Amino acid sequence: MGKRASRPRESVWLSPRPARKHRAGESELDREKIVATAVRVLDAEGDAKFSMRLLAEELNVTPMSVYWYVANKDDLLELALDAVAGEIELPALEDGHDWRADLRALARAWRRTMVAHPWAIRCYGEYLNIGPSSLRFTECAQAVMARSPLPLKDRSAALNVVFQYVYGFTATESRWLEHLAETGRTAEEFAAEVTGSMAAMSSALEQGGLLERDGDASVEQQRDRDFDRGLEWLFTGMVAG
Amino acid sequence: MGKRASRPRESVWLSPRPARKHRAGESELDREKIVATAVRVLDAEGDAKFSMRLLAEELNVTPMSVYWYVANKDDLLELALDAVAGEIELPALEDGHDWRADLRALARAWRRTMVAHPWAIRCYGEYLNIGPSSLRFTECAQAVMARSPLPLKDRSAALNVVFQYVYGFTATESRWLEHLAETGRTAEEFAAEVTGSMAAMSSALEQGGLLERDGDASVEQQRDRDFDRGLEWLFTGMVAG
DNA sequence: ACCTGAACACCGTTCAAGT
DNA sequence: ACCTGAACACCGTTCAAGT
Repeated sequence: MGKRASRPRESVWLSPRPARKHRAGESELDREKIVATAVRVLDAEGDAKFSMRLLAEELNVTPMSVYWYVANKDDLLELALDAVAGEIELPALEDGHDWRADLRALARAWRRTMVAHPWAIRCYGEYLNIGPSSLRFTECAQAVMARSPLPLKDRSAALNVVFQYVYGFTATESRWLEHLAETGRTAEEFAAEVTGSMAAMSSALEQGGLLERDGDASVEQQRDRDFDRGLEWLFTGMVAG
Repeated sequence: MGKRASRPRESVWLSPRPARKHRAGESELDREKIVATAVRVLDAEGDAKFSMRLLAEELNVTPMSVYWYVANKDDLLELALDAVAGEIELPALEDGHDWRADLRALARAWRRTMVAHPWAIRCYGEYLNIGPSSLRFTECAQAVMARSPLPLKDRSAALNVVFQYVYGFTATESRWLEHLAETGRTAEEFAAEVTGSMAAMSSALEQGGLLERDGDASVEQQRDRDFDRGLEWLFTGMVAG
């Protein structure tokens, strides 16, 4: 994530500064353009390489120009995170739909977007996620839960549990994918290497069958199935009590 | 997490370098002491403030001395992570115990250790976690799963789902706690502030009851209950199919 | 109002040199 | 074998100055 302030800070959303704007044509820069470019650079280079200086270069501007529109790097990342949260496709929520189907759709859409922007999952863990697009997502999730059989006071906790799972799953998955992209290995190669070295270090794990995989499906298909299965388990557990 | 290599690297555990050692008395430094001090500094200062230079200072040594024993900062953090993984209390696994009770104990112990070292949860997301202490933990988890009614080929996926949930829960919790510690606020104050500003930005969330909390219990008790509840849901879902 | 340049206080790490 | 010092190539950000 590069270097950032190590002292406590408030979320951009909690102590908002005015997003300075230009009259049209007066200037090249504004906050919107900066955030959009930040997302592009983060996607292309990853958050490890991302820096205010690199961003400024991409904007054809001095590093310090950016600071006129954004207080610091943390604020910028919070804004970038909310920008990608805006990309999450929300389900339609028509009457008659099963709430579980909608919640599953919501979880899948969230995962899809996060996997598409692997840096975003790290931001998600770091910041509060209460920007407008994140709230829009939460509102939708709440609307879904309103159709669940859960008592009102439990819905919030239930929703948290579901998305804690989704977050944990997706964070793990994203790192894995990033690592594959960096090293140019296939998922199968890397999985073989890791399980191989685990087996070498622990014969118990080798014998226990924990390192074996279902050979029929691709790693990707396997992962999709595992993701859905965890969701279903939570859903059935939730309604069971 | 400070600055680290932005190029692909191999885990310390996958391409291990010899941990250089001293004959007794010849020198002050060795890898073990470095890792132990790193954990102490990380605990005290947090991972944002942690640096090779600060660590060296704590060891009364030049920054570059450390590099004789450890290839780079990433390797050191991987070693530090495995060191705290060694602190996790594993359940006894006596015959007759319910596998769910043991798995719950394992999950709670994991959470306890991670909350005690908030920087560790970030490392956990970043690295492979296949050091000796992590493997010891995984072996124990596998032994627990061996007593579950799940078919052998599903145990690995089930275990992953459980710990993806535990990871997501604990990561969220740790950030929250860190933020409280940094700002000196109580959990109640901060919760009120966040939900207040969410309500201000979204009347839908305010009306939907998603922002309300159970007033009876402390935030801490509430969180423990929520953690356990998610676990139980997964367990019942798992056995149900 | 908006942008720049120089500077400050940091990083992780390389490399040649010391003992 | 072990440790140091100087240096390199970076950071985020401040601040005074320009237009």
